[in-house]
Amino acid sequence: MLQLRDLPDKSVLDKFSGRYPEADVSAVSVFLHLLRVATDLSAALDNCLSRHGLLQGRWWVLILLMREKNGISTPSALADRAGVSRATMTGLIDGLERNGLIARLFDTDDRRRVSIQLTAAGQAKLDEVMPDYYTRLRLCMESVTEAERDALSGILLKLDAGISTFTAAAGEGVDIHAAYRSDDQSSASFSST
Amino acid sequence: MLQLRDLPDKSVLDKFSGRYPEADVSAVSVFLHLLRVATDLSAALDNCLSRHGLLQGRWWVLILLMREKNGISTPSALADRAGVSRATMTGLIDGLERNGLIARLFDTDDRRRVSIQLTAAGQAKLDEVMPDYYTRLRLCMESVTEAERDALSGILLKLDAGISTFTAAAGEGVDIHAAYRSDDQSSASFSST
DNA sequence: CAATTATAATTAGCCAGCTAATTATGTCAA
DNA sequence: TTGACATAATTAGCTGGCTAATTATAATTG
Repeated sequence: MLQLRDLPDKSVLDKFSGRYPEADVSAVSVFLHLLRVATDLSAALDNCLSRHGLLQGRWWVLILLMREKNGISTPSALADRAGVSRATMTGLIDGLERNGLIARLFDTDDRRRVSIQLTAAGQAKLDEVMPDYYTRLRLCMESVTEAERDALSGILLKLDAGISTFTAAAGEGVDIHAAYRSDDQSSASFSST
Repeated sequence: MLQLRDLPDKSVLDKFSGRYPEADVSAVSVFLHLLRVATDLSAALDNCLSRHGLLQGRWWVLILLMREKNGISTPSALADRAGVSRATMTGLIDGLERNGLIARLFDTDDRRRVSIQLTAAGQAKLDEVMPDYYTRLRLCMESVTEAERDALSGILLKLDAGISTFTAAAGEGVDIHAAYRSDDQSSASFSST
């Protein structure tokens, strides 16, 4: 995700909404702010995990396994739950296996299937990382009251619902004049290199 | 950023907070929800931009240029404002130049410097994309009241402030038992493949 | 004024995602 | 029972970020 340093201030937003009357200034402002804070939080999480030699993807796989009875799942179920492609999950599992944090168990009944099991070392890694993560997160959110957390949850649910309209095809309630074009447009008379 | 399909439900959170008493359940819950909504919004934005042959990085560069007097800036200023490395900005500029949306202007006084200028085609591209983006965003946020937007802004500011404590070194208020290790841990007795 | 240091942009090469293709296996229906 | 299809995992190859190194130029200072 983009870093979005340098969010637009009032004067910039006014300039843009002057040219583009479709703009809802407060919506744009809070939307960009939300994206930026989320990016920063994600970077902070990366920072925390990297202290323990992990990245978000691998960490999340360990957590998903810990949720399971016996710490066992399959690559495809993990891919769906982590929201990554199966190909990516193969790579995550490769890395975790190399570190001994999970093990591949080959199914003898259906030989297409592989089970993934959290190892003792994997559980130990979680027991090292999670208290650090939880502690940092608790401190980070300390000043946000319980009421504010509830309010935030409610707003997030509304946004969740709104996302489908954001993604809707042109015409389905979204007025668009725009045509599609894949690459070369009007290839101006400048060009230097 | 991770997709975080399948957020933990109450029973999972209880299981984890049983093992890890450091966990603040409502903080974890709202934190993960925030990350997921932001990821989904970012994906929705990608979807919108791709209809016009753009990606977030290039789109943001066009916007930053449009903010400037005369639509002119430099690669390093753009990199700082977009929050990407200068190397990445070189690549973004290459792509935009190839499409004729921006032009490189070589400075004759200081020959290390290059200016980047939004072309007429670049401005036209913005005039095509921005109304679509603003319209979609307005619809997406329609159900979020002005009061809720204010509340959200306030909470985001608090989180902003909290992020530094999240990233703080171990010891600076973060109680950590964890040691660092870069790669090979206890390389268990399993391992197949 | 020559050598060092600083600055701007770019290039080279890494990494973690992705999609599409491949390999292996299982299932079902003519 | 075999041909068509379905499913699971992996591999191959692409992309857009990144850092570190390189190239070119300017500024500073002994």
